[in-house]
Amino acid sequence: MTTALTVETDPAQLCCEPSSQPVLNAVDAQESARVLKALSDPNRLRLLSIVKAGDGGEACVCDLTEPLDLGQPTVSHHLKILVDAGLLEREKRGTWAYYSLVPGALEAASARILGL
Amino acid sequence: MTTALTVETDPAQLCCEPSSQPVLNAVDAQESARVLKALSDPNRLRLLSIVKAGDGGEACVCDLTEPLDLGQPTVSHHLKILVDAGLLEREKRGTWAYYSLVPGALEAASARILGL
DNA sequence: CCCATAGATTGACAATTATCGATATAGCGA
DNA sequence: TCGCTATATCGATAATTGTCAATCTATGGG
Repeated sequence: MTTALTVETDPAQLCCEPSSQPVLNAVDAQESARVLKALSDPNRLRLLSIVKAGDGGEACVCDLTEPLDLGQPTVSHHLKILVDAGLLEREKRGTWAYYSLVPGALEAASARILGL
Repeated sequence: MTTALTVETDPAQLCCEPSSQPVLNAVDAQESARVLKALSDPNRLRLLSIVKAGDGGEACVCDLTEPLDLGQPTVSHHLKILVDAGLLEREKRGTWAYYSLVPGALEAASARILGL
């Protein structure tokens, strides 16, 4: 939630310019890499996909363990990484933990690539 | 150049649907992760940024070593990873090697995120 | 030819990461 | 209160990765 990464808040956005940050500085690069690293694992990509496709846009851990063919602790670990990266949010209801996409997070991540 | 990753070749694209691949399969996940992993390092992000901002959209290794404060072998290593991921292309002219963005590659990478 | 320079490759090493088994925590039902 | 179930955390381990120093390759100039 830090680092706003000026996108589409541009004043005077004329039209179709390449936008061109002059060059990505080390701090922004670090922050973008942190998010993209969370997206750089095939199992985590599938987790996001399953959550997104899930009923109500959410899924609980029990629904995620089987299709990935991974142990439950490993799935929990990946989910934590996705939450820490700001891509998923967790809501506990009773015994279950439901994960859902943070609105706009995937768009923001993709903007980090397009804005290079 | 394999794995077309059906995007914008959709027949009957009505309007603003969530598009919804049902769920990302393991093979596509692997391929997307390969590309996104190349983008998950801060120094590589800065390399792409510098190349993109470079004169003519290209830069040679000697222009890349200094601003990153990395050794020349390390820069060459990162460049190889970006080339292997299909993000950069290399053209040798005389003694120098010039790197430039593969057209559409960043857009394709970002589509892998949006299309989850 | 020989040397200087640009860049790639190799080998090593430290740091990070993905995974698992074991254990801990927390909520629910009897 | 006592388990039972869902999930998180811990500790260990194997694999991967980022980095560097040293070396190799190729190109151009004298």
